[in-house]
Amino acid sequence: MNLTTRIKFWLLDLNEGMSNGQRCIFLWGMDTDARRVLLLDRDFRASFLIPIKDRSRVSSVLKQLNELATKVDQGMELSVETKRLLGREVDAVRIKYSDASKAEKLVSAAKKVKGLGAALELDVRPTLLYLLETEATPCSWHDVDVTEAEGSEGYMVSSVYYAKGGLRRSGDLSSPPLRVMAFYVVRRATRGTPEARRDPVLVISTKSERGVNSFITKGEDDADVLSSFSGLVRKHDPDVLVGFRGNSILWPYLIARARISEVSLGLSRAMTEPHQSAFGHFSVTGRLSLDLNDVAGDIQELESKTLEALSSYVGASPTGGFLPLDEAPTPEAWTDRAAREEIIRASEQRAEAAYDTCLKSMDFIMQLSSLTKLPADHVMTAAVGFRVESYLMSVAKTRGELIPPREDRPYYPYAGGLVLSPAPGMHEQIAVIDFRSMYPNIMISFNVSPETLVKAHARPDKEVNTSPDGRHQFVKEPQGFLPFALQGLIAERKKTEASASEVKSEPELRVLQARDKAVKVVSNAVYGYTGWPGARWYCMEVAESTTAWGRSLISRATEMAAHLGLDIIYGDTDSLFVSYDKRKTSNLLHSIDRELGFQARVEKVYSAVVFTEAKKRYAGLTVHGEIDIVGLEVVRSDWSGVARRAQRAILSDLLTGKGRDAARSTLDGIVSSVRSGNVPLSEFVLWKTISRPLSEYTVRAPHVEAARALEAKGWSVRPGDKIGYVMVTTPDRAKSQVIPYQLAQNQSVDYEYYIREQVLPPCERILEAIEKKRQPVPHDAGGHG
DNA sequence: GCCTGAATAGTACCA
DNA sequence: ACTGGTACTATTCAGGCG
Repeated sequence: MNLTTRIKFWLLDLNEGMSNGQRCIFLWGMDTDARRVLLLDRDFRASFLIPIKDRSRVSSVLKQLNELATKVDQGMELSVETKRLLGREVDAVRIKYSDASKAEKLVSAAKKVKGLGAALELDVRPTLLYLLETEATPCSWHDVDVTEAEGSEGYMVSSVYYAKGGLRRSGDLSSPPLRVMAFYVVRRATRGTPEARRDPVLVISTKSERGVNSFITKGEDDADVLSSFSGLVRKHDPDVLVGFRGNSILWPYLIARARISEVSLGLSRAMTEPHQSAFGHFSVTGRLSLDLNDVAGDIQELESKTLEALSSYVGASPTGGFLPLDEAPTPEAWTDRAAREEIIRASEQRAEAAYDTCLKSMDFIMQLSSLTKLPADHVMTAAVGFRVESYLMSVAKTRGELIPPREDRPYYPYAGGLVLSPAPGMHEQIAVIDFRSMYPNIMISFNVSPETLVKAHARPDKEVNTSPDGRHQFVKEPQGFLPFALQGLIAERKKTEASASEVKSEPELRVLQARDKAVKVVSNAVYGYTGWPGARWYCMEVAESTTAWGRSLISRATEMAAHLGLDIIYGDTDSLFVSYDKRKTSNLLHSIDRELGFQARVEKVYSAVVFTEAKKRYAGLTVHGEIDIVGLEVVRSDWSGVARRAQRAILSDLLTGKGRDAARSTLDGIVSSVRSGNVPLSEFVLWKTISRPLSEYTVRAPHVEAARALEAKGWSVRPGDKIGYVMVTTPDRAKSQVIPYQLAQNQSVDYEYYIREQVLPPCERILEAIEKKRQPVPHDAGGHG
């Protein structure tokens, strides 16, 4: 007897697969008793849609299509649905097909039928379509009716069920207690970068709730280590398997080694090996495979995208700091017993740090996943544009909108935000005023969307908003798709903020904050998304008009500030730096609200702020005593440590009122310390990213030369790698020379180069700006003659 | 062939 | 692999000079 029961189900991972000869969607997750369960949804059939051009010919078109399509795929099914495509109501044929190989043939068949448009939604992956077309949502709770699925063995779950009648999402944002396992891998490097064909894995360290473990290779053969690791994963059965650079380096390496050693890495819940998915990342069926490198890549403030930096950023680094570790030690280092012990201990530290970091990152990952419907293991790998797009696709589905196809398009440049030239020098008591969520609010207020755009030469019979540059018009009604989606996000934020105010527990609050952050990330990226030629909802006019309204808002706010008698020091896109006068700034905010219909606020107040001639660069001392440094060399990772330290020191002197003489002497002190050799090598290293294969560079840039030198020594340099290099003196002293920092140990640093090209220029720019800004001279100068 | 200024390449930043 | 605006250095190039 097969009884239907209702369960609560939290979705962790999903894939397409075959069960008992039937294609179905595999939904891996948990129930409320924290039992790991697998749901099989046999009711979903992949399909695509074709719009019918002439609504009066629906039945004849359908008849013709039916005839042709049946010949191609006996199992196909046709139906007609009314949808919207970029604002227009259309009838579309839905074609459910029996298997993927038939889809293309059905498209060709449909092409022979007159009156049909181009096929849509074939370019969306079936598992994502499943999520978009049903309420099933990753990292979310659902109610679902199930029956036991008998004869479904071989999966590492407590129960396998058939889902009946689909999943119904419940609003609960919480997550079940997930088991996490972190792993860290040390590989040998005979020379430079490890090569899977030659260099075995030396150590795999793991950390789970059951503690720390290391598997250690003896000799050349890492087969035992690989299979023990695999076995431990199955034994501990984690929901989350987390590493650092797993997608780009570790999984390919482990898989290659497993192949060489002829062992199985069948560590998934279906006993299969990790496999590379369409997004280029590695999936482990039934588990959530995470790469903290993607998490690091998402954090702007992180200058060095390493596990060590990330874990210290989130507050998960070991007490006492990390033991140093060469990720790929040489055979000699590995042979030394003491060195080996330290490598193992350092590797375990990193597994533990990855574990803690993962726990601290999970809330955000899960909220972003449930918001965008991208499975949690895809969502961090996916670029911003794809997160926005996935969210928009899910909104489109709930609104009955067809998903526009991805297209190849030409690129049209357009104007962006307005940046005002700063007043150089030091200013006191400056307020930074900014518009709240400027671009999203512009798009909502002026109904800016691809389908509300009035096409060129069309004569609208409705009221329109005309962009301030006069180039485009948007109808005021009905509400466009993007404004609708953005308003949904803003409503979501309001809801989250409201619940946060009445929340009792710390974990609950963390979840809400993570939700808020996820919503913010997506809503802030919608404007940029519309200007991306790869976007399904690309619309240059939308992007161009949004920035035009932005420029208009900021210039009008500038005029209003001037009218109120405020000094305008600087402004960039959605911010204005004005002299801080409590009453006048408050007036300004009210005028902006009343006259422009937008909200602005005083974001912060600087008791002192320094500008050079340059835009986008300044340093300020907040009224709370913190120093902000924006854009200047101090915050640029491609400047040497000494240069940055020197600039920071003089800025600190100036902002805290020590005066320029003190700043000059600080600078002199640093210059002499360089000459006297009292500065460590690490402060001379210049770091730059290699952005493309070395052969594609057209000029002999220093970091490229350094990268080439590394490559000659056996390192493999790939796009995205940061190269550190040092300028050293050559024997003939005529010119300085570039040396990769790994090879610079016993070289003589070219101190004069660093003083001349690194330390002095950024500091001089600041000092000059301060000194040039003459105080009003009492008598003649500055007068009108 | 050497010097110089302008143009270009390349990177990382701000919003 | 979301956008445009910006600063900055080093290299490369074009042209003057002699």
